[in-house]
Amino acid sequence: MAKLDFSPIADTTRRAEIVGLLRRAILTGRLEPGQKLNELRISEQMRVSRAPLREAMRELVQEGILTSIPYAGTFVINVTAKDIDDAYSLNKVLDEFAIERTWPLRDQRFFDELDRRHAAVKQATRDLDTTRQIETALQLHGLIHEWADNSVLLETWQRLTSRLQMYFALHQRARNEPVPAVDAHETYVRLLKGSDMRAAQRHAKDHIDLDFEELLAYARGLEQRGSKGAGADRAGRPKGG
Amino acid sequence: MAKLDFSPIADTTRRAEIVGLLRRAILTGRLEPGQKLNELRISEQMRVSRAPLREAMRELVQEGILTSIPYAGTFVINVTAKDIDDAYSLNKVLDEFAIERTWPLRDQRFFDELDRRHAAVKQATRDLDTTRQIETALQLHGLIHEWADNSVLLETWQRLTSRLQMYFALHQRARNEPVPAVDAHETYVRLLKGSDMRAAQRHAKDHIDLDFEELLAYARGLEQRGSKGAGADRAGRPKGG
DNA sequence: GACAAGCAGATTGTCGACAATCTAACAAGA
DNA sequence: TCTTGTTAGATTGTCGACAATCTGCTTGTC
Repeated sequence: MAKLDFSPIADTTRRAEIVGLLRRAILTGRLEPGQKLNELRISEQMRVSRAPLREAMRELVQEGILTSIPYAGTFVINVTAKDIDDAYSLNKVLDEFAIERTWPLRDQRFFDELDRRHAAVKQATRDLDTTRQIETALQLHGLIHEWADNSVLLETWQRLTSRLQMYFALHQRARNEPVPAVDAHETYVRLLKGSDMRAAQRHAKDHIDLDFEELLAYARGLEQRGSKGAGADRAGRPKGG
Repeated sequence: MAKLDFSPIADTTRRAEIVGLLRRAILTGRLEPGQKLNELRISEQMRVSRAPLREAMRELVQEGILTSIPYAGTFVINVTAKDIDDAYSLNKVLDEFAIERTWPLRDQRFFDELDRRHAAVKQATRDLDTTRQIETALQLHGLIHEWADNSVLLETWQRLTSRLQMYFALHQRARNEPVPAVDAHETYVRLLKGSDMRAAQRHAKDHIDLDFEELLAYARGLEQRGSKGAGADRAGRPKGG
């Protein structure tokens, strides 16, 4: 008998579908921070009833990219510079841990997957597709968390990633210019293939710091603009993360 | 005018109420791992409709203590020894980070709160209230995460805590004997008040290891029993975390 | 003009009923 | 006996309607 590995079939509930649509809209910046999600309007647009939509929104609230106030509404979380700082400082700790755990588990499949994801980033960069570039870069960095064989770590990192992706998307959207084509991940990949674990850990920290400072400056700019006039609160009442 | 600090009024939605009830039932072990949650039965018992119940369950799924399979049901997560190991190893990393961040922020209010929570643990120990003992001990250890001034860290730790509390409750429930009255947290508190940060970090690791080994052994026992006969899968199909 | 009371309008929270799907038992055929 | 098709019951997923709550405006009063 031929060996066949079937992957699980897709979740075919409307709820799961809605979660995907909403998450994508938020993470790509199509839904802006602070924006209110009108249940009736969205449910009509998606041609579903409010029940599965509300359940989907509840999931995203727990996922940390929406926030809900009873009888007032559900909003996309607001991004403060402190949030970004918090997320990044924790991310460093997680990266260090992930590298340590992944290190002894590296094998040929790991290296192949590393190359595959690295190639995806380079492709997106060539295509000048900034959204995809963010996605693929995060997937590249996510490999160590997937490989570390620690489900809680992976879950934690994925939650963090959601926000980071949102922040980056906003940043890119604001600058609205093609990112430099120079490959910033080259060293990262090389070190992960090498034999000096400490060096890899150090680089993960330093490299991420680079993008981080830019992002932080952008967020601070947003807050200043927001505080001296009508800010990003598009409708209803806003709320911090 | 007298200074009055009002705390936010309670969430008065049925959904929030249900979340609390279910979470408590799971974390205290009244709902066992693998057990299926029948929506109709629970909604009738709580005298609510299925809509808010389902939304509440969706939240707990994202919180990580329930797991859902479309058209099959929602189940309390199963506890494997690996899950516990994963959670604990990550917890150590987070503790280390939390202590580092909390250290320069310690003040009189911190020390007071530390003493208050420590007293609560000792009270629960005297009362032989094991459930409360677990709760208060986790709250004591949670202080450094609350004080670290990092919202993402706090949120992550709270998610971890949910599971740890569940594991501990199961453990205690299984042993069903009063825990030793000796105060294991004395040193921890003392070190957090001292001036040697590294020592505090080291102790947090070592101390937790103690309880951990016991818990791990218990979980391994559960798995062995489970694999050679009818395990904890009470109804429907079980599923790993 | 300032301020409280009251009244729409809109939006969220909840309900009861129906549709889609799964599970298990049973019958039919090789 | 094993496999396959069918059916009934139970459970989950979804829908449309109603109740509760909030927001902003209007009205009336001082």
